[in-house]
Amino acid sequence: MQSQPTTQTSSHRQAARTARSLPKLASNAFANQIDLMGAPMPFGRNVEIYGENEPAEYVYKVISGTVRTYKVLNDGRRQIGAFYLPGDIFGLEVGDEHSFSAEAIVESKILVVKRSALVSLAARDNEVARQLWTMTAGELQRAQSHIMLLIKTAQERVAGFLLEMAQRSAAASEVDLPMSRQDIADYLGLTIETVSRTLTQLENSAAIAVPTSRRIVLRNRAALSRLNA
Amino acid sequence: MQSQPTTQTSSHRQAARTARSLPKLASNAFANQIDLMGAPMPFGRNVEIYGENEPAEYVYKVISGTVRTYKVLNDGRRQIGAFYLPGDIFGLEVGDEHSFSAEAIVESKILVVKRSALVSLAARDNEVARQLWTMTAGELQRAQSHIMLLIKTAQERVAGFLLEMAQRSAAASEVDLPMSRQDIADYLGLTIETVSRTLTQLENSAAIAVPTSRRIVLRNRAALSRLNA
DNA sequence: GCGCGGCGTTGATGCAGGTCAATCGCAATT
DNA sequence: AATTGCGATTGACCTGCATCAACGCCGCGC
Repeated sequence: MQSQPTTQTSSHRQAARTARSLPKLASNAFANQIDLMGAPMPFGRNVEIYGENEPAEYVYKVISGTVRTYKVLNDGRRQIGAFYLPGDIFGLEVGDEHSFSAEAIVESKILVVKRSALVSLAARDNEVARQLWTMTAGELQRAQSHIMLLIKTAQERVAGFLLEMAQRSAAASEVDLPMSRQDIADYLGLTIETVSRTLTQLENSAAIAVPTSRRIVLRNRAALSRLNA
Repeated sequence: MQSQPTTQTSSHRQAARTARSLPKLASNAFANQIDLMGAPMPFGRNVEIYGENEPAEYVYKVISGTVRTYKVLNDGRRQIGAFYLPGDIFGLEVGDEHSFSAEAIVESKILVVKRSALVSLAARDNEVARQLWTMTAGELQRAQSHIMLLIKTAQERVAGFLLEMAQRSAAASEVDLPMSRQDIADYLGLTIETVSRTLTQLENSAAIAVPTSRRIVLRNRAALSRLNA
């Protein structure tokens, strides 16, 4: 059903020393504040950043590269929960454990921030508390859209995926996919064959062009949106 | 694909006068605090509580009855986001609008609380702020489990649904379903026929018994859990 | 250059679940 | 008791996607 790339576990997890001095008053630029509190770390292709059910000691922000979060069922089926692109924050939990695993899809630089630092900052600073809440709510919205994707047809799922990626990727009508067909399939609840076939269908109907397998040109956004129901 | 019960819109929405005096110091019994801030209101079967994209002025707590939240796609397909049973809180948004619609499934009593009251309380009280965050995180977890359900086979989905309901309903090994087959189907991303057939399969394999259509006896929880992958 | 391995595409076939339709059960009404 | 009406079940058939398998493309190491 899906591959299961040979994930090397990286044993960072004790690195990421915490902040130097942090500004006394909260700026509302939360994301920028995070930047000051963390240490950037490199992760290689297919290297695990954290595992499901591990203690959620850190929060992460993608500097460069791409990250996938996922769960694997007993029988090996893998579901990708989300893709995180540069600027995105992931791994924030309210409970003590990560509910998904996370891996770098390509060579990536990830900012690593101690969760306890954020949480204690939130206790002193309402604005930060609200930002944490807002972030979790954002994840909730993404999960809910994901649910809506999963009840659709293959065409609709793929179209929806492409539009989502286009919207996130610097708004060009050309998308550079950092992930494999297998990753896309496991995100959309399809097989690689169906993803591939659907892309060629969309290409034949002139909705997209696929100059190289990792590059998709949105040629008729209206048609895609129509599919996106 | 799904019914679309004749939803009567109720025009409450301006009712729900806010709190009498509230305790100065936060108790950690957040849910109890909410109880003091809201007004209980009755909603009839299939009556809308709020609509998608409406301003999220209130937060709701089920006193009795059951509520469903849902979205409808262009072509009429309905996806149920969640069922809320007595004690559950729903309709809490961080943004200004509800992202789903909500309806009472059966005659229900719902506590209605002004969101602004909660939010302003949270600004003064870290504990309340944390509880709001925790609630949203809980919703996120439910959405994520829902995603995992939607990639499974029909048997697995139905088994998972029954186990979920059993766990939430006073832990008996007998579940009283307040919702129709259509509601279950729209929650699981299946058709009523498939739900019905799957239940009879499970009955034939002695995993469950179905004395009446709304009552399910979990006869072999291990078998169900095995299906739940 | 050549061979190899990973990724992607394409084709042939199978099957789980959707669709269409008939029937049943049961509660409410007369 | 007969009638109506709605939800649920069951059956027959159809189809969209999965499965199984072959092949193509391309970058990399030798």
